[in-house]
Amino acid sequence: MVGHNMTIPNSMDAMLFLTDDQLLQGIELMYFAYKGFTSDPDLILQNYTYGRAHHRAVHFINRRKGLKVSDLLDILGITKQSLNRVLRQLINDGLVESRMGRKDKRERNLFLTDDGEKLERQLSDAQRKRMRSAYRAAGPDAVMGFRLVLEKIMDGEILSGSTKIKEKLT
Amino acid sequence: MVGHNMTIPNSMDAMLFLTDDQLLQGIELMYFAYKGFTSDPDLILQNYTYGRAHHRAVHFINRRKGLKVSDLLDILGITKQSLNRVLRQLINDGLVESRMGRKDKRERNLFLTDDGEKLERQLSDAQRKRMRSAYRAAGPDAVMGFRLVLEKIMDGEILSGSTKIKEKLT
DNA sequence: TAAACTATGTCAGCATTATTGACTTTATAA
DNA sequence: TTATAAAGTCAATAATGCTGACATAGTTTA
Repeated sequence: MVGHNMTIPNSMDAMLFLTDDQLLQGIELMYFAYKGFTSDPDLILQNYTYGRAHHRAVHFINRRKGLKVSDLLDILGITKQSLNRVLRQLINDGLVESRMGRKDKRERNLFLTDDGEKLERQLSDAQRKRMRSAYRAAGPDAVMGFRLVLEKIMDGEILSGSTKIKEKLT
Repeated sequence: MVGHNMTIPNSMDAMLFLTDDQLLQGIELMYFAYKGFTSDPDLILQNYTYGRAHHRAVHFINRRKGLKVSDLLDILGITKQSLNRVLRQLINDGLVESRMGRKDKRERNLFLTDDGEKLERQLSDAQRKRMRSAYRAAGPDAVMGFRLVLEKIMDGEILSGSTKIKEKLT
C-alpha cells in the first residue's frame, strides 16, 4: 500500500535522497540549523533593547549602503509600519542615518553611523564565526552544494514574491 | 590595510570560500531560504487559528509519536508556558491526544489524532514539495553538501544547549 | 497649474509567540 | 514523610508582525 504522500522512487539508487524520510530529515535540519544560525546574534542582542528585526535592518543597510526605505521593505518583506518602528529606534539611537534623496527628495537613503557599524560588526562577527567554522569543517564541495540547495529552496519564494529580491542578493 | 574582522587567506585557492563576503552571502542565503522554507506552511496556517508554533508541535509529535511533554520542550527550546498555550489549543481542538504515562503516571505522552494527522500531512506535503524540487534540481551531491554544512552550523548550538537534541534528531 | 499619485512617516488596535515569576496538583523517590 | 519531579495554570510583559486610517512632502500628469 502506498500512501498518497509517499514518493515512489523510479530508480531506487538515484531517488534515494528524495524519499519522504530524507525530506523530513532535511526539514528538521533546516529548523535546527536556523536556530543555531540566529542564536549567537540573539545572545548579543539581549544586551541591548534590540531584537532580530533590528539585526536584519542593520545587516541589509550595511550590505547595501544608501538603500532606500522601499528597498529595505522589499528585501525584508514586511509592512512599512513594522519596519518603521525598528528604523525609528535605530535612527533615534544614532545607529542609522536617514538622508534625503538627491534626485527624488521624497526618498530616504539609509546609512549606518559609526556606532551602527560597531553593532553590525559585533553581530556579524559572531554569525560569520559560526558560518566559517561550518564551512571549514564541511569543505568547499559541501559549501557549493549547500549554496545550490538553498538557492533552489528560495526560488519559488522569489517568483511568488518581489522579483527584485534576486537582483538585490547578488 | 586589513580590518580586524577580515579573513586572511593562507592559501588563496583553498580559502576562497571562506572570505567575509562569501560568508555574508551564505548568511543572506540562509535568511532568504528559511523564509521560503516556511512560506508554504504559513499560507496554509492562515486558514486556521494556528501559527508556526502549532506547526512545529504537530511536526515533532508526528515524528516522535508518544514523546513526553518534556521531550517536546527540549526539542523546541521554549518554556513550558509557551508550549502549554499551543498544546492546550491542539488538545482542545482534538488534534493532539495526551495520554498518561504508563510507567510514570506524571508523564504525558503526546499523539496526533486522525484530524491532527490530516493537518500534519497538509503542512508537510507543502513543505516537502518545495524541498523535493530543490533537492531534485540541485542533485544528490549538492544535497550531501547541504546536509553536511547544516549539521556543522547546528553543532555549536547543540553543544551549548540540550545535548539530547542530537539523539532526538536521528 | 491643479489633480493625482508616490514615498515616507505615524497613530491606534490587534495577533502570535516568546519571556519571567509564582503557584497547584499529582506522583515518584529518598 | 518529606523532598523532588512532571505537568499545568495565571498574570504580566516584550518583540514583531498585521490592518486601517491618515498626514506631509514631493513628483507627475492631464
